[in-house]
Amino acid sequence: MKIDQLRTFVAVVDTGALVEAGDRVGRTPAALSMTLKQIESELGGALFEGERKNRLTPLGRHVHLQAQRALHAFDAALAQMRGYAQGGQGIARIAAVPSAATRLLPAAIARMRAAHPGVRIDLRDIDSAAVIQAVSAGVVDFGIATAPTSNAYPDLKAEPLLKDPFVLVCPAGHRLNTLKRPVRWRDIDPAEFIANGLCSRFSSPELSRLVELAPLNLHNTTSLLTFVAQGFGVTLLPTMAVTASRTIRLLPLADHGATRSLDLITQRDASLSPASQAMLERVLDCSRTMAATI
Amino acid sequence: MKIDQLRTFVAVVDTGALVEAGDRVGRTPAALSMTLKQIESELGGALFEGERKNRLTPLGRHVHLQAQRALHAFDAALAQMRGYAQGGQGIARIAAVPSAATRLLPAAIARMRAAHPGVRIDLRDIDSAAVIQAVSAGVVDFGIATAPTSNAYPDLKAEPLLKDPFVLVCPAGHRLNTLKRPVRWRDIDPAEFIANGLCSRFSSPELSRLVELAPLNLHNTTSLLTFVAQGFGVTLLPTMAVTASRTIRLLPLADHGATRSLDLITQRDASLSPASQAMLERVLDCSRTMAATI
DNA sequence: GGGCCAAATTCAGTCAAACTAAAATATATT
DNA sequence: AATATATTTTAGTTTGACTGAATTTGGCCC
Repeated sequence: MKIDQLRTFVAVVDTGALVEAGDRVGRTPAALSMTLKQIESELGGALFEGERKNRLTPLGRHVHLQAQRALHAFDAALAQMRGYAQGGQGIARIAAVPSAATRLLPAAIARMRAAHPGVRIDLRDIDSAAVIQAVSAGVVDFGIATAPTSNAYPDLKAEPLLKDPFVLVCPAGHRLNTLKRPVRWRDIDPAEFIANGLCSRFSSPELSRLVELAPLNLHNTTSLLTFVAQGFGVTLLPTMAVTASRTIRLLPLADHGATRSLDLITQRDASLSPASQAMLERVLDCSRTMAATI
Repeated sequence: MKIDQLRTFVAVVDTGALVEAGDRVGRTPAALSMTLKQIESELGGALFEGERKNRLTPLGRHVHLQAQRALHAFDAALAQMRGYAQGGQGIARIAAVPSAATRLLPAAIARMRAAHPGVRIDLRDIDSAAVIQAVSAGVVDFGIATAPTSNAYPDLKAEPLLKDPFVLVCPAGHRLNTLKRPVRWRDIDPAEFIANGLCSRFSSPELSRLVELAPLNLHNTTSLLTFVAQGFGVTLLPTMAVTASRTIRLLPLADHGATRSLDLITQRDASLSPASQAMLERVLDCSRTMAATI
């Protein structure tokens, strides 16, 4: 028994005649007649009362009911498959470092919601190491973080998204504000440098020296900025991780190599659900436009 | 998309390889490969991770789930149809006059329950006229009653089941008990004859005369027998409608033409549900054996 | 890293199932 | 009773799925 046979039968019942039903399913009455005969011989009983197709036997009524049910279930399942395949529904689980979550993802999520309203988005903003772990464990579909330089995670794949240049973060009244040029390494007094978790991940000889000599090391960005605003010193942060304000000034660095790279982290050999794939593409898209504007 | 395609996909997922799946569904790996390719191109995405068939993509997992659901619904619907078609399930609605309901149907229902335990039986015992109406109205699938002689119900069809001979019903101490031969019409004293609904349906000149002259006419069999037992008189009833007891005697009639015919009443041009058909066949069967034993 | 084995895919040919068109048959209508 | 309409039958065609052989691909062992 095939789905099309049931569909044919239902069409005939609905229209009450082979010609109309034939129009509806795009076949000749002869074809429908043979199909009905097949069903009847398969079930071992007549479906229609008399010779015309406008009155059902009790068996016919029962088969009609069951056929409608089966067809509905089949069509619903197919719609589910198609919807899922096209990313129309499902869930996209993302982990991202806070700067990406607040600067990059809002635009991407907005586009995603416009294109695929049926997709639920699950976003967690955590630090780079946790992002890596989340992707590796399969808790999320993909992550945005600075890719690990080591080979500790051979199951992961990283694709560069953005080069996020470091800027010098200093209080509003700091002496470096008077500089009319980008800040050089030697401009920074190690004694007033505040190290933080983000800049320690970027390895250059000059920065390493600063981090080593720094009297203060803070991990949380909020407290870091508080200390800077209160004149405890200056620090270095990726552009996206900080915003200038009344009390905080951002100064460009002369060393253009001083950047944090943000990467898109996925499992190496596991494909994404269509919903996640669609989301991922929008992230790539947004990061490209963002990279162009910087 | 066809049911068989989904079935194929599920088989491949279950076995994890084309060769084994091919064994299971009786096709070559080449055929399965092409079928899977069809599904993938129809959905627009890969179902399996890598080139082997032992790891699903997220889409594959979703399709697998939905396919299993659809297949289950389809198979269940088909089983329902088959079960109904073979009379294995469904409902048989019967109306019968009380005598048929108590004498003929118990045996038929017992056989039916043995053969088709899934069929529910709905039996109502009502008088002949109501049986006719119930069948005509389609409230029941078939009925057992005395067929109307008139042509008032052209939509009904009657098939003779049994000839139920009338017997004389008298109290235990009645004078007719001493008769050593069948009772003749003239043996019955009209003054002590109690007419009833059943005997008035049988038209013979002798009986008509008795009914006309009868001082008492009762419709309910229970009260009729009470009156007979208490010596109010004698009456005539079909054999099946009455049983001899301590207070009630049954005497055969000399007139063998005095019978009530019990007929099987169905709608003329409406086929029965397989369940009802099966029940009807058992009723015919039982009535044939019962007719032979009388 | 190279070679071997197993699995999957491709391809061309075959076959069966399903469809169409036309003719025959049955049913309803006037 | 005649005619129109609906369905079934039949023969022939088309479509699509399957097979077997050859080819490609990926995994694995040395």
